[in-house]
Amino acid sequence: MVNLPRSVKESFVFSRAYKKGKSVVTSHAVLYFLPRKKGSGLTLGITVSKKLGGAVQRNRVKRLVRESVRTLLTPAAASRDGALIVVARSRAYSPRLKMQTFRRVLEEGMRGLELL
RNA sequence: UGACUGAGACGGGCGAUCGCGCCGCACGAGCCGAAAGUCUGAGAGGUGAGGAAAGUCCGGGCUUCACAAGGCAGGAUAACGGGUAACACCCGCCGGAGGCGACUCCCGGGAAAGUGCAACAGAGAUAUACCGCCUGCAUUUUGCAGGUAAGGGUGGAAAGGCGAGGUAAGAGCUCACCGGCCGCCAUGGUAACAUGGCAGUCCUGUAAACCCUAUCCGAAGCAACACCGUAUAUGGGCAGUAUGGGUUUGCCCGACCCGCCCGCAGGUGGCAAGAGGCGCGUGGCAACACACGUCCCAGAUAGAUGAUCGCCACGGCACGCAAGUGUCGGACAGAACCCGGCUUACAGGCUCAGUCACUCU
Repeated sequence: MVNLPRSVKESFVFSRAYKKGKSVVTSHAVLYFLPRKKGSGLTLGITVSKKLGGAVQRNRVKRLVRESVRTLLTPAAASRDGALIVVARSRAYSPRLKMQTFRRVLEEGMRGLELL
């Protein structure tokens, strides 16, 4: 287990990842990985659209994504250089949403991106 | 005990492990330096969403721009007195409406300045005669002319109500009483107003239709604004060639775009000590004000406040005579410059004051 990666702030990183990054589609989210130059480290970007609901619902999804990624990341994966973008799909939120189901889904996606 | 009414506070609690933002502390390393300092790392500690943080509907503070006074246009408000930084808010009170009552109300200037409107129905909507009533003439079972708003019918509303006089029949036509309105006077009240008296007037509604009256209002917002930095980011390089392909409304014109790699810039202040919270006292019916004491209580910016457990409360359901056991569940909702209100959403229980009904003593 490692510390949480820094967050992606630049919009061009997001758009480049959508266009050129490797992607994996899962039931709750779409994951993209964009390799970047050496020494930049791993960064995490999360996108949750307003379709999911109000600020409370969107915040919850973002926190679950962050916590899942934090617990899933290995030191080897965390030391890679690139941006991991997680886009929550509109069905991702439900009132009964549990941490474990989300973690399982993201694990599947990260294996698909060969991050694990 | 039941059914209500009003006000207020709350919005699970404690603990463990891992993680995140911010704050100052001590430590190590780097840089510049005489020093103060600055940057980064790991460490222990402190602290970290709401009653509505929401809607952004009013009112302020603060900031920048504009600005002689004043007028017009436009907008807002609307009994009276008070509170406040200010308000469309709050408190008190007045009149009206509703409720047996505690209380409640998205009830509150002017219709006697003027204009407009009043659908449908109805004869007629601010003036009119359908039926009826009365008079006259013609005629004989009705017709014509005139008078009439008492009766019928229509409507939300039909000339204020009722009685008497009066009359051909009637009519505020006249009069008494009652109601409304306007004026004056007296008493009470700071006032709105209430009560009473005198005189007048005989009086449709609508101002959320225009309008009139009084009072208030410069504009835009923290993405404001100030400072530092960056510098044609519509950037650089490579490849490629086009009378091509794509987007833009089906077509034409026009406009814009094209593959790969590198790169892309923002930061600090504003900004958390405030019309501040809590306690107590004084004044006031109250809103609130003042005095004293005490506390410091989020500050992010792709935006922290999270995850997993344990125990205890709470609520529902099942089992049980009971103690209890098992199981399921936790609303509305996330700060973004800061305050005062309003409005809307909300599981669940709690406290205080009061009303009505019934029962018991």
